[in-house]
Amino acid sequence: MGRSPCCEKTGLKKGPWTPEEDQKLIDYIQKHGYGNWRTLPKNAGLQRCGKSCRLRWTNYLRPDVKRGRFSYEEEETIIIQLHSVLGNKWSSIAARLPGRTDNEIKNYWNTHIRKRLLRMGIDPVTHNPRLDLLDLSSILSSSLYNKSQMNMARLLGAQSFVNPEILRLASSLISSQRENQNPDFVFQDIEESQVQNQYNPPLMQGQGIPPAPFSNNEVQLMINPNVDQFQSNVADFSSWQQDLTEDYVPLPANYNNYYVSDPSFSFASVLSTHSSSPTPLNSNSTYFNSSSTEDERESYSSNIYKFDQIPYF
DNA sequence: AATTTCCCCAACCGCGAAGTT
DNA sequence: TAACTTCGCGGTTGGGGAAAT
Repeated sequence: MGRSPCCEKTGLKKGPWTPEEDQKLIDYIQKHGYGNWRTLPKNAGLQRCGKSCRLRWTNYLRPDVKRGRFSYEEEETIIIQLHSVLGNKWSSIAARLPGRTDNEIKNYWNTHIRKRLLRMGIDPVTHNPRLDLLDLSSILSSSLYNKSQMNMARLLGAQSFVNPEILRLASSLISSQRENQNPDFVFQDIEESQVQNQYNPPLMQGQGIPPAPFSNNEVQLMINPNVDQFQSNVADFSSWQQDLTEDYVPLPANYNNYYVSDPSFSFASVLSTHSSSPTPLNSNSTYFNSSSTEDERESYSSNIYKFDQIPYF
């Protein structure tokens, strides 16, 4: 296919738009619409290429463009529901966020959300946890290293720490212990629950790890015959999880519910290299935690953005 | 107060898809 | 159906303001 330049390169203005240019464009479109972007600038008396005019209109001048900070619900929708499913399909995401443009969402993602996810050790592309993305220096310099019961050397040296399956079982045990202690902790302490769950990878169809069919004792025996030592490791591990993110702005609570499609906790992907697979489009990776209540969903997920209505491409 | 560095975001660029001739 | 045109998307850039030195 031949490709023509979008406009004559000579004599056309580039760069920021002036208020006069904006007004010309608005006036013209209000009178005539924007049927043909190529001829529009000439007809409107603008020394701009059609592409520039279209961009200016769609991203800035359009009357339904909502400006200003992204709301909590909008951010939540972008992070949890749309980007994890659609990936960098900014226009598709924008189509589901009334008043927001693809450019605006893209910018917001790249300047705010993406950085935050990276700091939290979450791959912004796959939404999977990645140990190699964690800011280890900040972790090590944080107070946890000095104050906590965590013994990094012991953890790193522990056999269980390099075996994803064992890790999953250990994590499962942590989860079950917590739940037994306080079944409603999700509602009582959102941040804690976020820390608890935020490293959960999305559960993909066909790659989900079945819940551990082992008792706590069996798990402990598999990991370490020294039960006390194991429990200590688990406690350290748990506190580490919590401390990791205490300096960061928490993600919306839904983020965790969203990922915790399986209550058996998995750290496997934290320690493994990141998945190079593209952003999952599998609907199974997107459903809400079945254990979350309707109230919870109502609280943190706007009904405006019904997730199950998103078409897949 | 001056300079440098960092960060944000509006705008540009290149490409592919879709439409038209 | 090939050639051409137009549109729209996603990645990237760079100007300018804010923060740091």
